[in-house]
Amino acid sequence: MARQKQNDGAYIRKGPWTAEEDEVLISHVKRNGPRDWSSIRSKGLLPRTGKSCRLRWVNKLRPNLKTGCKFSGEEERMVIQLQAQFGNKWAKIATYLQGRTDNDVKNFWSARRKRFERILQKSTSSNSQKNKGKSLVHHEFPVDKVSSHPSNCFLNSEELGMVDLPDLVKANQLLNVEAEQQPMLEATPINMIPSSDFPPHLSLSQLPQPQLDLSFLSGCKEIDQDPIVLNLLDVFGQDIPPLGLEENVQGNKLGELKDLSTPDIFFDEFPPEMLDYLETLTSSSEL
DNA sequence: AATAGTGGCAACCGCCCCTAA
DNA sequence: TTTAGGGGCGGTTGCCACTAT
Repeated sequence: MARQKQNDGAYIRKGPWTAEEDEVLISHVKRNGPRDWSSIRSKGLLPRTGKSCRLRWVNKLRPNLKTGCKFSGEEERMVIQLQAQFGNKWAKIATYLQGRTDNDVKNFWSARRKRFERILQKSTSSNSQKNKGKSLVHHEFPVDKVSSHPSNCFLNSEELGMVDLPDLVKANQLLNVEAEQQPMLEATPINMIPSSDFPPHLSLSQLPQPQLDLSFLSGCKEIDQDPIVLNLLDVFGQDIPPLGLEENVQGNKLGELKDLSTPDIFFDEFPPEMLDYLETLTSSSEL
């Protein structure tokens, strides 16, 4: 157990909490409510900082938490859509998910992000091998424009030199979202909920509808008959227009993408199923 | 069986804002 | 008006368990 000596000579305990510490913290909250965190140390109840106590209560000890329970599909979609609306305001997003903390949402999002980064990296490395000695025909983009796109902030310059990749093109085409979002449905703010411990569990239909342009899927034999993609199109209420992929790609060069304010916009419109699907694409392209 | 890769999670860090003195 | 302390929050790190090779 890590300990750190403070200026006042007292030791601050760090690291995992024990059951005994939890009990002390719970009894403090029972007596005083979830406040006066710093008094827990000043009264000598626990050698923990007020911040540490608050965090422990909020993330683990608070009643009605869904501890150890994976995010459901509905919850995933809500996080994705609320993130698109609010940005990385995890605490705010968490208020719309019953029993979830900001830490839960944050961890979920960063795991998803990491996973996507890995998919893109796999795509770049596998295709750079595959395309050795071949001329690049349809999927070549100006690297400077690609690299300047916020969504590619996690690719280094070497990797960006290899952006002539069908898989990455497919992924990047998902970026082709309208920057000018239609007016979002306002989710009910938490402070408008009367006498309720938790905000309402919004249904998907109440949330802003995603502005995902899936038209790039047209003419792409590999995927436009895929059940997952078809399901996606169904979910997002879109038909595949009669355009060839190549034509569509040319007509939507990445460099012409509208400026997107944050790299996370890349994920904003990205349904969980598509991550799964891209992962199968990249792994199959390695065979 | 050993090792590397990955996901999930808990907890800390640092910054910012608010409020009381 | 200034300033210090508390609390809130997003970002990051580190640990552990599980899985694939």
